[in-house]
Amino acid sequence: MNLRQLSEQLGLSQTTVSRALNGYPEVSEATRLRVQAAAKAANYTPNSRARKLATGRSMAIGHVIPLSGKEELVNPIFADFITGAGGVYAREGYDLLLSMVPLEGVEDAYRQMATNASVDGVMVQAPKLDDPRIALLQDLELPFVVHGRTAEPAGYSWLDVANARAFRRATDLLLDLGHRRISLLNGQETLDFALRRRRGFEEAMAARGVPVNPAFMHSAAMTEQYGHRTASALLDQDDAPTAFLVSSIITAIGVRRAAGERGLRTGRDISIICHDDVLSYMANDGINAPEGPAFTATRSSIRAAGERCAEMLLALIDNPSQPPLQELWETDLSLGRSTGPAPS
Amino acid sequence: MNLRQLSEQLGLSQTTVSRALNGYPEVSEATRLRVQAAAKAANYTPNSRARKLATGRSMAIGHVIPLSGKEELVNPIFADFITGAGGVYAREGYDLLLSMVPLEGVEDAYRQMATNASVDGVMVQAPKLDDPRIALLQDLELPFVVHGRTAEPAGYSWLDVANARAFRRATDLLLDLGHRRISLLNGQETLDFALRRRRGFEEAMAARGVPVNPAFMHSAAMTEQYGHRTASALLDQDDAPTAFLVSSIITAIGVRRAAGERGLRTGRDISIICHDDVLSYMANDGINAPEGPAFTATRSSIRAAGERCAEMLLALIDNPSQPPLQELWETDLSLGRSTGPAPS
DNA sequence: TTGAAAGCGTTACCAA
DNA sequence: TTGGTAACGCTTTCAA
Repeated sequence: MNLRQLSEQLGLSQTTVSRALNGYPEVSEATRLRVQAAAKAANYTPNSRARKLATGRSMAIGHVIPLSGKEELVNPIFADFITGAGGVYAREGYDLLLSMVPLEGVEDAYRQMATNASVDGVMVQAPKLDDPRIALLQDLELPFVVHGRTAEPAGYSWLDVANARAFRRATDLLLDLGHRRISLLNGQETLDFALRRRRGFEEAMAARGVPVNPAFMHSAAMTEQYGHRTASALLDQDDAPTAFLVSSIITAIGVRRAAGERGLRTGRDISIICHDDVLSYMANDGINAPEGPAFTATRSSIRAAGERCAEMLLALIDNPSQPPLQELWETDLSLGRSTGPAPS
Repeated sequence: MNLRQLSEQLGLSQTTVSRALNGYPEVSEATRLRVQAAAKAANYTPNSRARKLATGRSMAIGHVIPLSGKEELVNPIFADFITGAGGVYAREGYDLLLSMVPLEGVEDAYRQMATNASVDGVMVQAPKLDDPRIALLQDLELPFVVHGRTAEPAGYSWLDVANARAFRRATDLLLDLGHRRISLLNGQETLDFALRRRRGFEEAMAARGVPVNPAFMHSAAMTEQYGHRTASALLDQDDAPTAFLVSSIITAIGVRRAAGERGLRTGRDISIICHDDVLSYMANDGINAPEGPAFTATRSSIRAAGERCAEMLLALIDNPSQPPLQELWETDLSLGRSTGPAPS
């Protein structure tokens, strides 16, 4: 059953039927009801391909996931974010087009999405300090929203959490608890959010006049191995850190393992504050069951960010001329068993 | 630049240009080359929407990910599988349509994909013993391939690993190492693969005449918490298990934690064999750095399965009348530090 | 080997 | 408020 058949059956023109079904105002209420009833009875659904051709819109949003070998979709942030965004797309009648490509193919993927107009907009995740994707998408005139931001976050739409502030507060808390030898296990500092976190840490330390030991600051892809190796080395030296500020729960699990191997109990002998609990389902609601530290990026907050970013993107698509949308989200700080006063 | 403009510029008909570009045989080689050169020079790309309307194909594959609250895309198996499949789709000119819906909305998602023909086929992951999706998709006449299989794996296309055999071999190995008190921490046994694994375990035990302690067999969603809680309880009792056979590395991490809390060293006091190392990047190449047990479902094998499933699906779409494709993959067994002889 | 023209099923413009 | 009709840009059938 297509539009022509339905309109013939009703004795109306295709135009009128189309208008009735699409909520155009200029159709009388009586015919609208009649048309809607007939459509329902006939189980009519408009052909999406024809509609896309006619409107020139593809009713799809593109997500391009770079496969760096380490991060990719397995990155639970990506997954939770997409979950949130996907729900909004579905509700608004948009499809989610997922493109997983090697790191070096990302730009081509966007280019292709633009040239064959297979999407109406794209989402950008995990931006670097100066991310080439931004300029490319502006150049391609493809509407986009960034989860996170770059060093120069002007002229485009983004949503980010206040990373610097979050790490400042976490550092303050550790200092309040008497810790002085604090180690920062950060993510790759080519990523914008990692640098902001580091700045927050350094600012808080400086504000109290506590010197930062450069050997205590590390930056790498946030694997468990990284946490285990780095913490192992640090804990084996004299004047080892009494606290760790860790950027990802995966890495924190490695830290916890290193501590356990040395007979150190978290929350007593060493303290851990972890930025996210996005793997809570995996790591037992934090890094120390059952009340681990959950700080900043809970799973539900990541999902909420995905939802909001999707809404922003759809709004942008509906009205491309509007100014960029930018939102900065504050975070909560909640602590569990892994964090305690500095041992004397 | 569209087809009409290109054809006018060339002084040819749209028909000929279309044929030349799409590799139809009835066009002379001379004109084909001329057309291709002109298309390239003009940077012409066919409008995908128009092509889809004309051909009636959507050139897209659907993946529906149920959000059960626990598993979802975060499930690294899903992510790695999609990565592999996505690469094949891209190479063959297909889009990947991702639909993440609550568990109860899965069937509607498929129905919708079928009625508005937004995809040419769908992929099915993690089937239950008797999975309703199979009958539904057959009913909707939507081509599909299943990663895994059901209890009655006939009449549809699937690709699976030999789960029973894998667990039989792992159990044999533990028995050879002198273990008698072996615990199986399985996934949810409503999932087909979990039941096959259990059968493999039980068969191996029975073949040696070693009684299975029912209290040593557990089945649940494969979280870290599950591994930690269950192993904690088991290790605290008399005649605790000396070995654990675990269905997922996430759960194995919990087991390792429980062991560590009791001063037990894996590979010496207790042994762990884990089914997959899909989180290897996260758990340090296995559950005990650096040479953990990697057994069966390596990340790359999951990705390869995704690739093969995608190829099967595209073949099915090209030729819907062909008989179902079915592949059973054998697995390797490799061990690391977590596995050792039974303590005397 | 090439071309004209009829779809594909909508939406949207312009008249009535 | 309704209808006729021209897009939308391609593929495909039928003729030449």
